[in-house]
Amino acid sequence: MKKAEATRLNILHKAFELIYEKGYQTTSVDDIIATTQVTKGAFYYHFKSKDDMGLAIINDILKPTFTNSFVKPLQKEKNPLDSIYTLMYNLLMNNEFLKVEFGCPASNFTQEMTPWHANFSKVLDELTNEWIETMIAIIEKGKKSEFINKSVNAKQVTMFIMSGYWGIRNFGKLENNKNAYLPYLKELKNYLNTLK
Amino acid sequence: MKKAEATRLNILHKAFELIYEKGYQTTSVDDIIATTQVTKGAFYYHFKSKDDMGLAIINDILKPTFTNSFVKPLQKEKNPLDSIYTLMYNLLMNNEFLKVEFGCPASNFTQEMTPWHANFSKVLDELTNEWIETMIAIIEKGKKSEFINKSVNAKQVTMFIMSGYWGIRNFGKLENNKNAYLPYLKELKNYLNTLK
DNA sequence: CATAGAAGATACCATTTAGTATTTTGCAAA
DNA sequence: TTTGCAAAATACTAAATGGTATCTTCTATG
Repeated sequence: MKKAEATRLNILHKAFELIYEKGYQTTSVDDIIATTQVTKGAFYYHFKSKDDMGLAIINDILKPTFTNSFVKPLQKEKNPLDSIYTLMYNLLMNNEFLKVEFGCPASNFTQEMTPWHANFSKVLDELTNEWIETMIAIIEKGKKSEFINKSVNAKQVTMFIMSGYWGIRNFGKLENNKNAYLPYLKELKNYLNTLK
Repeated sequence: MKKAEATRLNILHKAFELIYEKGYQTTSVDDIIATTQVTKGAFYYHFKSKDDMGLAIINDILKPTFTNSFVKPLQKEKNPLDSIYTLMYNLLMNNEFLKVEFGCPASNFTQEMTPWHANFSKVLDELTNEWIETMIAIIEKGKKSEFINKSVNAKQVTMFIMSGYWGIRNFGKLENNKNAYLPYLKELKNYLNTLK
């Protein structure tokens, strides 16, 4: 029971890497079993289909990672504006898991699978909503503790900020470098200051 | 020479629609010739390969449309802040060419083709840069004509705004409705007001 | 009208794809 | 040690893919 779980996770991790780099559709099951050194029999023993594995990647790999890297850091600092800026800075500049040339895995999946794969849309929506709700919550909290102006609309600000993150990832991917990240981050800081 | 050009454009337009909806990789040449009612011989008479056609779509269809819908409107009004907001509002809420559930074609192409198809990246980068440069220019102009605060950094603001647009498209796609567009647009207006 | 070349039609190919059927191995409990 | 099942290996299939070779039809110009 232990070894089997290991091969399953091995498949998921390696497949995630491949899909993050090349995309879901262009990563074939044959690609995956070639790089994992796992046979097709083993693959289809662990997963009913390619899509079944794709969903497992999101649920078992992406979701926990996302929670750790995107959601939890939001709750670390007292001033939510600091939390938000630090999060974005770290995600874009420091996170060694996320590569500039491959964009954001959650965003890539959304772009590629939505709107045609309803199951994928669903779990991706859950993923995203966790992030949204957390950011809304810390902004509301920040309004109460006077870090943020009472007139600020938390939902609006959240959507505005998160859109920016997803969008700037696209620029990084397109230009294959982090040059675009810097002006974005500077202006994000300016914008956050207007919320005080 | 006239009829041939018509079939060529017919292929490009229909293929663009299919790819905009389903993605490039999942749209097969067989799909395209089926919906265009054009035979494979005709298809490969006009295009060396599928990728050759893909590039033609960007250069001959997407680029002109993009210039008309994204770039030119930026130069219409005297106050660049008005131009920007009106552009975004129209792109998201009124443009009948862009469908919320399918996202932004330029963004979709970027996500799917970059970084593995260098030729695609190149033309998409040109496309994007035209938009960036134009927005920077009108902001600089706006600073001179006192519509915009002199302390504003045009490049920063441009990257910040455009990221937001690309990102919010992703939200619309994910949720398959325009609900997320409204808070985004409201906050965009707030943000633009801070640049005065 | 004649005809050359542009434009399009048809049938096919080699490869790749996701998925399956069948067999073999490993290992834990009786 | 035997047995039973979990896990993995092997060999295959049908369908779809991008692309090509060859043939036919249309059309502009002399």
